[in-house]
Amino acid sequence: MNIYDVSAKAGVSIATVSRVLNGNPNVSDKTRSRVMEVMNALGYTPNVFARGLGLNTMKTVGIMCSDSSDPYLAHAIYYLERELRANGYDSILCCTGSKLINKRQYFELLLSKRVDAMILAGSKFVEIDSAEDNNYIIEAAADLPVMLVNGFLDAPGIYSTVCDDRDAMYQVADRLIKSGRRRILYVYTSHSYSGENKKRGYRDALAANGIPVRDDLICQCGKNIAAAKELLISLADSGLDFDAVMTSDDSLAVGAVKFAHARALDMPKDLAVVGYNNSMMSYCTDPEISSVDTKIEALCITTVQSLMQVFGGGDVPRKTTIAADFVQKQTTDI
Amino acid sequence: MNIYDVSAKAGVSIATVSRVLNGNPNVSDKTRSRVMEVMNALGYTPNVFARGLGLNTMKTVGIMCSDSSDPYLAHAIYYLERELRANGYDSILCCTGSKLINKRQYFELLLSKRVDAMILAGSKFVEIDSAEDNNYIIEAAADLPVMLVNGFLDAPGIYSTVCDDRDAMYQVADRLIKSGRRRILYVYTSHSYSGENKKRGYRDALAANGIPVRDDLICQCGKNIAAAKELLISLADSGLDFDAVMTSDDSLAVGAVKFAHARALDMPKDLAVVGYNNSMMSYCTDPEISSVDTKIEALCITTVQSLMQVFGGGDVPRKTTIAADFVQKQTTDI
DNA sequence: CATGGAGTTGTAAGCACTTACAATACACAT
DNA sequence: ATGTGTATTGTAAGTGCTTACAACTCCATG
Repeated sequence: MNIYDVSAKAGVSIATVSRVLNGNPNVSDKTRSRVMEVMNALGYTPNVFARGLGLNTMKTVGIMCSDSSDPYLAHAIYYLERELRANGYDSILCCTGSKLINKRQYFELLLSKRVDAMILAGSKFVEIDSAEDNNYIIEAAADLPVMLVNGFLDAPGIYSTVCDDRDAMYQVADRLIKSGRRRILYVYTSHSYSGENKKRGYRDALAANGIPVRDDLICQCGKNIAAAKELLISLADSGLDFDAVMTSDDSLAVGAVKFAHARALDMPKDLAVVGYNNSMMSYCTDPEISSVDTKIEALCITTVQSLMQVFGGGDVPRKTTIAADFVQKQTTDI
Repeated sequence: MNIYDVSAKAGVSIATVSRVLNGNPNVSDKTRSRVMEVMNALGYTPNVFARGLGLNTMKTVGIMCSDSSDPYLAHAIYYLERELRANGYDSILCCTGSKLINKRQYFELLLSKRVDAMILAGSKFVEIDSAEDNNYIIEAAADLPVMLVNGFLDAPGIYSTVCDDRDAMYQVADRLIKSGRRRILYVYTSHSYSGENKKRGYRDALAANGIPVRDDLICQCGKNIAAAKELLISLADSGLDFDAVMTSDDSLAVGAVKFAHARALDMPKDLAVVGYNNSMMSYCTDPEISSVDTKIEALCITTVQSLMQVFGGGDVPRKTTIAADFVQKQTTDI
């Protein structure tokens, strides 16, 4: 079943069938509808390979992420896939694993599939310490659009959609301070583009309120519940005093709630806890954790819309910023 | 950059280059290594379209799932993708959304991409009430392998890898009963292949222990924390007495824990709670929820291994069952 | 030294589509 | 009727690969 069968049955040439297939306007309405009828009657679907060979496009974009089982990225994949499909594009997925080993090889593997664009989901793909490690991305962007979801790299052909993490954290810290908290602990997991922005928001808010930024109140921690709980216990044991915990990820906030339970601290009275990403986890604890909704759906929709504009030759800003929303639940009163 | 460039540079014909590309043994070692060198030097990667046209295979399998943001399916996607890639296959993903509307259209869309196989992740794709609604899957299986992860459909060309949900639930209920629980509430979300098996495990265990199965202790509930909590509150308010809650999903178990908190019930003394899937959520609560590890990684690895055997013409059983593991945490003492 | 066969390589015909360019049809003005 | 221009359609040459089959090389054997 191919284009010849259709053309024979419809009494036209294969070129005309191809034109109908591609929505070429140079076909009379009469011919078009006749061809379409035949295609339906025969249940014809064009062969993607032959199509790709001719058009040299697969109508497919590559999505790279570190670990699709991370709740945040899982949502991102879901929304990206949905939006791409709505625009007639398939997505081929490639997860590098949370260690991000061989991310460059994976990237090139996906490129070799002749994808029409690349979407890198998550801020971890952009190296903020060794800029030259991003060169392979910058080079690739010369050939095809590269979209970053929650990452930023300033180079032609690379388009970023980011959440305003700095502002979100600034607002959270500012409101905590205005409600009387003075010793706000900041616990974060990763040293990344968004990670640095979050930290900056925290610092800026303290500075703006005339509160000295103390390094001993800024701690790094593995991205898991137990590690966060243990960290807070050992900090408290060592005599550190704090009345609020801000975290860069909900999992850390869950650990903070467990710490509060272990010490019989009342939340939010004795300790305010704020998570990040407003994931399912933040709804599991008792009390539920106030968190920052980073608008992952909006981020993904915007990313795909920008991509479509890039495909259409439109002028797209290299960076689009989307505001986050603080979601007040039970571990704060701000 | 194509096969001609390589053949010219290496001083051989394109047929020879193609043979090297496809690992054909009828190439002398000398020629093979020379061609490989040239390919490396030129940074040549074969064009997938042309390749697909000739071979009529894309080395790609379609993965369908309802909602990749569901933690269980997110993990499934991650493991499936990883294993497929390890075997030289790409995956193209298609999420139907949790409503599963148009699942048939999505299925056929993926088929039209000329994927080499289909993997349906999650038990919801198999209709257990209207068998004829599965016909499109059965028909497709005549043309290409269809793999079901945690679903079962007995037809040629369809291979299922399922978790032994019945046995898992049987063990849980049996142990709860043996430890003295008598009024075990069973709360479930969906009417599906695995859903029915879970329920059967619960019923069988009660029956085997001479405990009458009471319909008022078996309740359906929306798949979210609040719905489960509200359900238990209203059941308790209406005078229903229960000393354990078994659930078909961790989210329901989280709701049960919240119910226990609201009623100041001690877990596990006053109320035992058991979740299902042993997801991150079950680790978020205080106390942490005992749950059933459904071995999603093993399930996915087995699925892909079976698929590779099917590709290789091997004899593969239509159904492979994998045992689940009960993970004792803090909401039970069994 | 011819012969046969195994091992290796090349030729050329697909595969199913796109599209530049040529050809034709048609409408309308002259 | 003739010419002109536009709308529509067809022809044929790619697109980059696979592979059946033919052809060649080389060596051992008779």
